[in-house]
Amino acid sequence: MTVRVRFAPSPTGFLHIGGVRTALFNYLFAKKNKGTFLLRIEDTDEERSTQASTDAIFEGMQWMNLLWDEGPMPDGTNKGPDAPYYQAIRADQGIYKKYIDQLLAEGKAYKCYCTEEELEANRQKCLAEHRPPKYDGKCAHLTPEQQKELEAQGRKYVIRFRMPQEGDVEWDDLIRGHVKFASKDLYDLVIQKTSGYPTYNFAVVVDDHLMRMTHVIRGDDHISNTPAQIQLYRALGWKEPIFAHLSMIHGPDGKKLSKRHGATNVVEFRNMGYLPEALKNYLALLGWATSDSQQLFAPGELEEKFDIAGCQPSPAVMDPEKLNWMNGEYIRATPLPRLTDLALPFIQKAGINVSGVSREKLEGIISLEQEKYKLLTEIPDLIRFFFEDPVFEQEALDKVFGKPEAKQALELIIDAYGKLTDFTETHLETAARTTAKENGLKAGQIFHPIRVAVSGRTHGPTLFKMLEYMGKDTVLERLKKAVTYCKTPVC
RNA sequence: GUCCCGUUCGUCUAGUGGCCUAGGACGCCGCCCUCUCAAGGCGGAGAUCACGAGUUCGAAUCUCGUACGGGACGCCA
Repeated sequence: MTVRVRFAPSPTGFLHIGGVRTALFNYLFAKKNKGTFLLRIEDTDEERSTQASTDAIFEGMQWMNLLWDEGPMPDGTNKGPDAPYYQAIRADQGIYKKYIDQLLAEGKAYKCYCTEEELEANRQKCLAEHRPPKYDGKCAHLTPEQQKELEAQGRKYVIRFRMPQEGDVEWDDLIRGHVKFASKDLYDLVIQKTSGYPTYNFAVVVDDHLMRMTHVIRGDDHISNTPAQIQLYRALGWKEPIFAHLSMIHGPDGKKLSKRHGATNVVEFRNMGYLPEALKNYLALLGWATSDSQQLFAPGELEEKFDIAGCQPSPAVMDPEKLNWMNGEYIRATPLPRLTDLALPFIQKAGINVSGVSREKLEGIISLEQEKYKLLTEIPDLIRFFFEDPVFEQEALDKVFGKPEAKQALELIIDAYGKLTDFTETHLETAARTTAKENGLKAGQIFHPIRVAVSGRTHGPTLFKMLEYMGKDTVLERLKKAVTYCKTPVC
């Protein structure tokens, strides 16, 4: 049996990082088992579903490189034999209606004419009696005459599923193990709204069956929906898929990850300078681990090693520190041409004009601190002084230019570098060391002032390579200017 | 309130009855390397395995209870 799994988001907002993780686990499970990964848009909420949200889902999935084998495509076409993949369209085609009618005909479902007020009154009554809110079955046994009368009054109706009340509903969850619910705690859920649209619980069941899903991997906030869905499968005469309920991602306070914990929208992670591969690697490790706790995975390795049995049932707290470390690891492993491509939008956004520099030189400049970047957003400020006059840090001014020998050191190196014809790394270093030695200065006493003079900072890339990239004119100009910033030694 | 689920270093986790005086990773601290900052190397601190009973020669691992935390109880998905 070929594995078939799906990611089925509802387009009612941006693509949440928790949703991305669910999608990722489905994707990895499909790849690992040489199965099919499908995308389906659950837009049966007519009020909240938007095209913009659907677009955001496509955008996020594509950025994360979680490409689906079957499903709707951004250009409006469909890929796969079970199109359409939008539930709203499927509803319009009468796909769900067919099964609603079947249940109605078999007496497994019924029309319910209760008003919102009646429902609310019942809910309050249940709560007051310390019982779980559960539909009271007021419309469960109406005669055709009563129904006709209510309809004559202009009453709208929903369709409710007649939930079996005997015994237990149980299943073997791939992550939780054996899970059991008492049927009596289940209620007659609405499967079709007054609008004629199916509800979530009904539409998923129908589509997961029609699309031949073998496994349903989703967040554990769906655990309590599962028994009702299993009853629906049975009522329709279908075999239910294998379920796997993933733990949720929590914020540092132990609560479900939400806006107040910081970024939750995948697009924000892109804007913050994360690499999709890094985020993917990090997310995979949130709730899953190999038996040797491997941290970093080469391309394709996750797809190969992922095992749903290694998933943790307990919730995982998202740790930005670790994500940042991992992103740094990925940045270090990124070939320079690609890193430069990735950095370019951030450099432009920061307002740095690099149009006058060759691609080769730009790559060189970026490479100087490649091992330091944790986020792509850090790149602009770390390379800015190559393209603009340095902004002097107060600390640099005090600590380095405050030294009595700083001014002399700069004057000496201006002289030495002025005479240098080959303005390259090794010559620059030799000249600096020689100058220091000849004048009784320690190497550091001359290196540090140079660094501050050209960059405005006490730390940065390896000094002489940096000078080489800046070029003789710029370096001398900056050194001369810096002399005026130095304190004249007072005797 | 009812039901369901969860609980190993601060965080992500390894662990499926003896290899555990509990391993790895992030973060933290120290040392080395070094023109600075990083990166890298080496080392360190950090978990009475939520608690309490029980089963067993032996329990982080099995059973039961307690506590705490989370989730679900919609014509939302």
